[in-house]
Amino acid sequence: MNLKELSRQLGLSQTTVSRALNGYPEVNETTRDRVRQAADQFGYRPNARAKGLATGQSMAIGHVITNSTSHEMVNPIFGDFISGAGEIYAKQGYDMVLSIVRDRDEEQAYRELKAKGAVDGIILHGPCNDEPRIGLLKSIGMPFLVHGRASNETGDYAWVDVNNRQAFFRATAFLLDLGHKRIALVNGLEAMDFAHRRREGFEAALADRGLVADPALMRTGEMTEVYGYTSVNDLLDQDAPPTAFLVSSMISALGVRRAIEERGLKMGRDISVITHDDDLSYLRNGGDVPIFTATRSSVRLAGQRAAIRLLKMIGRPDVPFKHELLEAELMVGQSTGPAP
Amino acid sequence: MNLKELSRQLGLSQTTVSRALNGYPEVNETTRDRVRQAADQFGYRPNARAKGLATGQSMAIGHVITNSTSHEMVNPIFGDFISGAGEIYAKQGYDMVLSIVRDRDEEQAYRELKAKGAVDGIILHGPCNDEPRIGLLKSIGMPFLVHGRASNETGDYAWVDVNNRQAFFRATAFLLDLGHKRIALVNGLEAMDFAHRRREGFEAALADRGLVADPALMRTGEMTEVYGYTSVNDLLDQDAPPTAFLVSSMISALGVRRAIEERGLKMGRDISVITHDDDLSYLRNGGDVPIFTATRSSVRLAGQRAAIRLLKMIGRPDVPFKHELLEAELMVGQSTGPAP
DNA sequence: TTGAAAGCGCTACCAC
DNA sequence: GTGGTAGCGCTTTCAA
Repeated sequence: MNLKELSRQLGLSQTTVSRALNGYPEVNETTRDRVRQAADQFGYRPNARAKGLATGQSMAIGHVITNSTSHEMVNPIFGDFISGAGEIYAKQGYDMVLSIVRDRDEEQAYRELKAKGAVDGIILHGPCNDEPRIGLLKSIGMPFLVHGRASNETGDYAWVDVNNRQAFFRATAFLLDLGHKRIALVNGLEAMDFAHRRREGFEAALADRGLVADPALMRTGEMTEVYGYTSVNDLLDQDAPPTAFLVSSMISALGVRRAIEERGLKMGRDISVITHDDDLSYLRNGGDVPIFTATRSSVRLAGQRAAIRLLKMIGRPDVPFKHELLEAELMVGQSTGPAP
Repeated sequence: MNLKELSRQLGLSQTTVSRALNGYPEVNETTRDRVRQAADQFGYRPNARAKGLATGQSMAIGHVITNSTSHEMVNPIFGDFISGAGEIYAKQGYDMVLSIVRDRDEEQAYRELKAKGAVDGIILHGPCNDEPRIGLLKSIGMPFLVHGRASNETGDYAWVDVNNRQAFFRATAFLLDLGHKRIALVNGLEAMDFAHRRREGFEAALADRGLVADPALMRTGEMTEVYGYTSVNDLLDQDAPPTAFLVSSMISALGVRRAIEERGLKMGRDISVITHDDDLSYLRNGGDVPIFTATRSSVRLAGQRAAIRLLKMIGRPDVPFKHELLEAELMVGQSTGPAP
């Protein structure tokens, strides 16, 4: 069923039917009701491509996530973020188009998305400290919002992030309070902004007590299960092994715990482990407030906020936003000059 | 830059330029080269909406994933599957549109995708034993492929799955070989087909040795971290607690391990744990062949296969497919009658 | 308050 | 081998 047919059924012009359905004020309310009812009955939906062609909008938002050649797995955190964003898009009648591209094809992917007119805006995932994509998106005139921040970017851009620095500061402080002296950091790739911030939080907490981070206790790498496993084994084989671990991702944490178990060490007695995106920290704290971590739930919330902001940027009406728990962990900002 | 401009620059008609770019044979090769070069130079990309409107194709595949109201997190396995599929789409010039819908809105979502003409085909995720969506998609004439299977579906449909039953059969058999008598199954929701199959594999391995599964040792639920945590605590508080756990998801496994750790039990001595989608099983087995599990890597492979098959179904040319490890874990099929 | 018609950017048919 | 043009389904002037 298309507009032509529908309007013929109704004995009206396409113009009137279109106007009725799109809420234009000049349509007689009686007519509008008739049209709406018929549209409902026939299950009429405007063809997205035709509508897009006529309006110049695609009613879609792109999410581009990179997939390095060395490590093809997708960080589960993207799933949570995207789930939050998707909910908002659905409510607003937007589609989400997901591009999964090799890092070397990334610039090309953005240009194509723009030239093809496939999306009205983009969410940029996984920013590095130096983030060339920000300049690129600006130069091609594609509205965008960054999931995370780019520390070395001096220009102006919108972002939504979880508070990585504070989370790692608090987690480290907690371990220090427990009496740990040798704390290991099993971090993500520190060229990535989030990992960089986590490290800063870690170091700041140590500095607060007059301590200096020991490079021998810090690992950085793609956050796979295998990486967690081998990191722990390396770290524990050292002369002065750590007594606690701060782990950047629940996937690595699987490997971390496995390695610890295999050595017959007992958590909480021989060794402490805190994982960044770990929903159990709620459970142990009465179920409402996060202790140290930016959990999966707060990432989902970040996705919602990001979607709302981007839709606003491209001129969509306000979406009512329900404030939930965890908001405190979330940061929303507009950066001019180096990211805060 | 659009076709009109480009053709004017070249002093050719839109027709010729279009034909040159789309590989039609009747174009002079010299002309074609000129056109290609100019298109390259100006960064010309045909507008996707206009092209779609003219051809009736959207050059996009939809992935619909449901998001139950109780449990908003996205299973990381979707990310891996989607990453594999996305790679294929990109190569073939297809976009992926991702719909995240509440279960009760699902039928509506499919109808809309069809009516709007947003996608040329759909990947159906997370099928239940009784899967009404299969009938729905057939009735609205939307090409689709199922990621998984629907045991109670008697009609004909294409699917790609990992071998859940065999994986759980082998894992159970292994635990029995180790001498375990009381093995717990921490499974997903058994209305879901994958969980149903996993349970069947579990029970079949027991039956093979003349044993019967003890209902008191089986748990079923949404695979969250908290679920794993509470399940283990419940199970271990019983009079005759299990000595081994078979866990359906690495997310639940995080909770499972945490609970075990907290009780001061030692893995491998007091208790054994096998997790379904656990990439470390490679590491321990020389890095090439999966022991028991359908790992994240094989799920990624499944995504590739699914994309290829669906594209074929909607009449796209063959994609060269590189056979990799793990293929043995993968099942590809066309079901007529109850799923095998 | 309604309708006719142009036009969004492309493909594909038909003529040359 | 190349070009003119109708038409995909919608929105949006402009006219009535």
